[in-house]
Amino acid sequence: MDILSKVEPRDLKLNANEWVYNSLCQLILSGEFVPGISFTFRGIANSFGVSTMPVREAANRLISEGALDMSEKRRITVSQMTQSKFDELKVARLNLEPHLAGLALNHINSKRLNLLINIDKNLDYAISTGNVVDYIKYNYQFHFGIYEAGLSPVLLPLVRTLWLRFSPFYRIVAGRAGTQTMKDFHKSAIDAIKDKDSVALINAIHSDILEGMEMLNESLNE
Amino acid sequence: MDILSKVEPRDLKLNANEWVYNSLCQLILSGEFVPGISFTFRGIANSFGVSTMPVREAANRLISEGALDMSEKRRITVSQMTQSKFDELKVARLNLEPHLAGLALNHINSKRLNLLINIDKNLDYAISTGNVVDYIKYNYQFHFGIYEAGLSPVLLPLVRTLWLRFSPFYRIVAGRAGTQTMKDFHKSAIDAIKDKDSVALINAIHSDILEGMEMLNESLNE
DNA sequence: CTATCATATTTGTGATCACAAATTAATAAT
DNA sequence: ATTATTAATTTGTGATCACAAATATGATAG
Repeated sequence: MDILSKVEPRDLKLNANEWVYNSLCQLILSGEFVPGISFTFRGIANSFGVSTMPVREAANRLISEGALDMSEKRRITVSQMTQSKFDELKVARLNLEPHLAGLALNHINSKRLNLLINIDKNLDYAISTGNVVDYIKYNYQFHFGIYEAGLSPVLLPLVRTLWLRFSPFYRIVAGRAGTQTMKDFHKSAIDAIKDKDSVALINAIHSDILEGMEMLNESLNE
Repeated sequence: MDILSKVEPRDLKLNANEWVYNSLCQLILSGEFVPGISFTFRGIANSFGVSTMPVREAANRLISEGALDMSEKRRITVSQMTQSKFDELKVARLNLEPHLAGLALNHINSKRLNLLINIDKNLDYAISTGNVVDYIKYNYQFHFGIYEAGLSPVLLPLVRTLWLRFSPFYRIVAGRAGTQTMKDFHKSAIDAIKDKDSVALINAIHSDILEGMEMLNESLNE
């Protein structure tokens, strides 16, 4: 698998293991990895042109975060989704992300607001053209564009691990309804940010998660 | 520091890195580690009688979970608590743990119930004798004795990382009010389990977290 | 005794090697 | 052609080594 072409080049200020970790995260969060595909340490190491050491550190971290599995011994796979996992991810998201957005609201300046508006435009375009990978990418960017404003040292990394777990599963949707039926509550979120209306933002994020997870749930049950 | 004496002997069925990881978790969750103390990979490796390899994997995992820090370069420390971290931990706990308890309720059989009653007895004794380390240990055992019944694949590991982050901070309480002022809602939780009353259990856990975190918060502000 | 600088030691990182266990390929037998 | 058995390869794990960067130590000068 050609990985290097889909990954940011290495910033030499970063350690090799951080580069590999960030790259794998990016590949997972942008929907490049589909549940079930498997790797080996040596395989990833060759793809990145590093030794197995930094790969072990990066992959083990992702395994401990639940994004990857070391199942069926001696193989690293992208975790499969189960109904039980999905239900818990949904609960966790609904209980954490709206609150996280509320914490971030006061730290969203006009520059960041414009960024969000721009991301949402790209998102709409991805939906209209049926580009699922772009949809996944921009949806992530929109949510974390809000969340990251708050610099929450605990909740932000926590929520990121939730996204690492369900993002690969998004790809399953591609083979089904496509992007036509996708609705989002990003417009209400943007309005709420403009109004500095915390309650409205929390509601918008809550509804957005509910809608998005419902769509995923339908793909799970078939 | 003499670590091996406070740690379970190695089960040879487990990998070295898992043994080290589990041991470090146990030391953190039982309050043996106090915020700020620092280690090196080689130091831990010598304590455990293994090479640095498994220590790197275990410690890096704990770092990514937020329990340890690799701050002030070249030294591994037990993370310091800040008000901001604390507030987020409190929110996360309140939003996840009561629900987790609710999910577990139906899986608590009479054997586990008796276990919980027994743990709570030990907890009461620890409080009456002012033994903070035992208090921390049994409080953990009580909560996770409930949570683990549900086998929740996402929420359970998530909540465990929250406990890894605030447990060392419990020790600060030792130098302050002691255990005399400690209240807990474990009796109400046990009653709720006996009655199979989900709402009552959720309320009991919620109150217990609120009470416990409030006590910790007082120690933070002085 | 204090401050400054050079030296020695210790640190995390990454590469490499050895090894047993697991997987895959190849061979033999029916 | 299919299955059973054996050989070859590949895998993750853990130990060891090299190295640059950071820390600790000691000598020297004021």
